[in-house]
Amino acid sequence: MPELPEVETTRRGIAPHITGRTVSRVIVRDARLRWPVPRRLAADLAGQMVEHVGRRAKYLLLETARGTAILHLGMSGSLRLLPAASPPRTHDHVDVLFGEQCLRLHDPRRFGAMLWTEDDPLAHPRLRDLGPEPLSTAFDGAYLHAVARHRRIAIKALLMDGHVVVGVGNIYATEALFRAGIHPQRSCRRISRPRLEQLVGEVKAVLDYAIARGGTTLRDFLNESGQPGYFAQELFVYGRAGQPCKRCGTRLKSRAIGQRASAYCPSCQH
DNA sequence: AAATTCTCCTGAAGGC
DNA sequence: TGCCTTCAGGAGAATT
Repeated sequence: MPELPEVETTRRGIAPHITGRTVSRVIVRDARLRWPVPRRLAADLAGQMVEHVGRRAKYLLLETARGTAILHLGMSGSLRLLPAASPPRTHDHVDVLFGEQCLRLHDPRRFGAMLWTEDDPLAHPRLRDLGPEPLSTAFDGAYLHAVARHRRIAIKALLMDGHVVVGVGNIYATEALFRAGIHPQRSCRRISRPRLEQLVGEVKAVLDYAIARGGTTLRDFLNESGQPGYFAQELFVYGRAGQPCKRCGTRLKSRAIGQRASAYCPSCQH
């Protein structure tokens, strides 16, 4: 599923191919995404030049002089660059054509979104209340400590709260907590500041590393075969419940936190 | 206000 | 082989 590193990888992958290019046509085959694709989007985006491809949290921003297309890949979405003549397959919901080139949105579960705004995209209702970017200096130990001390939820739920920090999904929250040796269910207000500072460092490290590894995914992405699992073999705990801890050998456990499976090592994490 | 639960959807996996 | 059930999962909406 697209986590922040994959969205950023996607951004870096498509940006050089569409920045400065003008949209010749937009085809919406199925507008039934998380929210309906606005009817006016196709007409408004057509004829516009993409000035910049931005990202906020897991939202991709195709910025033009007239407005900005806001895309979210949900959990099964992907963007591919293809020849415009490529026949669409099932779940290929939107094409943004640039002459002979096509940027195609594919999303089987339709949890993704494609919106349109003519105003400042950062002021859009979907973006305006989001927390800081995890890789920015605004997300540091002091910040997380200040937030955590006033909340009474599990630390993992706090990390995954987009109002606190964006882009940290189930995989990276799970991995960062393992690396920091913190039990995912520990109350966030009962974690010392030094440990929170370490946790922040681990969040940044795992995201940085995954983005760096995203280069490989990027080529696959551009070539067409959306190859999965580029990071999977390096995961310490995510999806490994029942298997031995790679650090100490203890059988990993899993329990639900906020409706989400959360794997952890009962020996390494406290 | 914050915490919790519900919801969207499809494909994969498991049971029989 | 195949049908039925269960579940995952981002994140906004609804509820407590």
